[in-house]
Amino acid sequence: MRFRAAVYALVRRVPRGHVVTYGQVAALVRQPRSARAVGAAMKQCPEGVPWHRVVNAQGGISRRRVVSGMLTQRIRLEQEGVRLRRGRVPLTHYRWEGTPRWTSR
DNA sequence: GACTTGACTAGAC
DNA sequence: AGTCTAGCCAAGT
Repeated sequence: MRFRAAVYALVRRVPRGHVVTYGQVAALVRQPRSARAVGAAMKQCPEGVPWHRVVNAQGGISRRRVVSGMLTQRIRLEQEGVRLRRGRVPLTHYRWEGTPRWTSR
């Protein structure tokens, strides 16, 4: 499961108060076509992984089985100082560019 | 190992 | 700007 490990390692680097999109995470781990897989990996994210800093390409919080999860994500982001505009994160302000992963794979 | 599932996306209306 | 559609692909069955 090298993929998931790379995803978690990457997400752990996202600074407080910043966010990244699923597609971005996929690209950063050198697998630009695996955005959906990133979402799947997030379902199981281990402790210590700031999963709430991962949002969809529109800066919104993606739907999931447990709706409460969406709320907690929004709350966590706000607690870090990320302000939502019209229900979404202004990616132009909070997006973390990140750095390509040299890692493992 | 074949088949189904989406915390996804870009593109077309 | 909101909806649909078609590719995608790691994970889970």
